[in-house]
Amino acid sequence: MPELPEVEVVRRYLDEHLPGSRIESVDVKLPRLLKNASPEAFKTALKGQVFAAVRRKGKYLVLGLDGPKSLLVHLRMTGRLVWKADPGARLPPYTRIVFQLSKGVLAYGDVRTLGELWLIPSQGLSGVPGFDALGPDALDPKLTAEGFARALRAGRSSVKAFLLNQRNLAGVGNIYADEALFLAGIRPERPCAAVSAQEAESLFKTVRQVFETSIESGGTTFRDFLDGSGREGGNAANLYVYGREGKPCRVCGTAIELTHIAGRGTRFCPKCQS
DNA sequence: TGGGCTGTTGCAAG
DNA sequence: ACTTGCAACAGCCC
Repeated sequence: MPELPEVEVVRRYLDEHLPGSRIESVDVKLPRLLKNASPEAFKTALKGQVFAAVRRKGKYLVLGLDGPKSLLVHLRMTGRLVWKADPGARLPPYTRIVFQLSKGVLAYGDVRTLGELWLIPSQGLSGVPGFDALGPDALDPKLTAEGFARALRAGRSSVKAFLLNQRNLAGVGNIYADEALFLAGIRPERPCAAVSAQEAESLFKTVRQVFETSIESGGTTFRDFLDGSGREGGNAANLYVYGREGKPCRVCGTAIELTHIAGRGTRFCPKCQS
């Protein structure tokens, strides 16, 4: 579920509420979610620490702490981070880790338990391979459409697989890859080398467009996504192709098709995309 | 009922 | 070196 827009929606909410709050206690109900610490080491490192800024790169969240260690979180498919002002608030279903804070309570919930948490140094490289190897964040202001187009056209995979590879561009997942390709008029199975410079630049813009629209709408809740306050996002209503197979294209009326590319269910309009 | 699907990604295998 | 396929997990929907 959570791709860049959903993670950003959560980040913004947590960044409003966590900084300045001290961790009073940590309850780890499912230790295997901790990827580089035992529950004991995890608690020892975090207890008494004070939250600083909440940052994001791609689909990763960094919950900054004032001390030497910070908390890195990846929500994978069904992870959720929810903060409640009332420490006695009812926690979301499938809560796996609970942080009691000097102000409120932070809960990590996860149905499928594929999410991951790490302790990382507050400064310098994290030592987490997937995080350190990320390409530039898709919303990084230093990125240009020209630079993206150059990299894309040098790729050897399908254009969809290129978008999903976090080493190329961090933050795009299955929903927004299909949405951006639809708006750019490009079939997802097209080889990168067969994408023109103009099309590639257009794709860069549509990636940002679908991201910005979704963030403004609170993210896409297709199944499980909840924002940092536990509410659903409103962006599902804006989708053109994801989850719409068999339904008429919102632009031309042709039935949206479903296929498999790069191992992922892939939706596209056979008339609008070529 | 149960098999196949699901928003991610690291690894193995080609 | 690069790409694809599957496993990790649990719930939902035909």
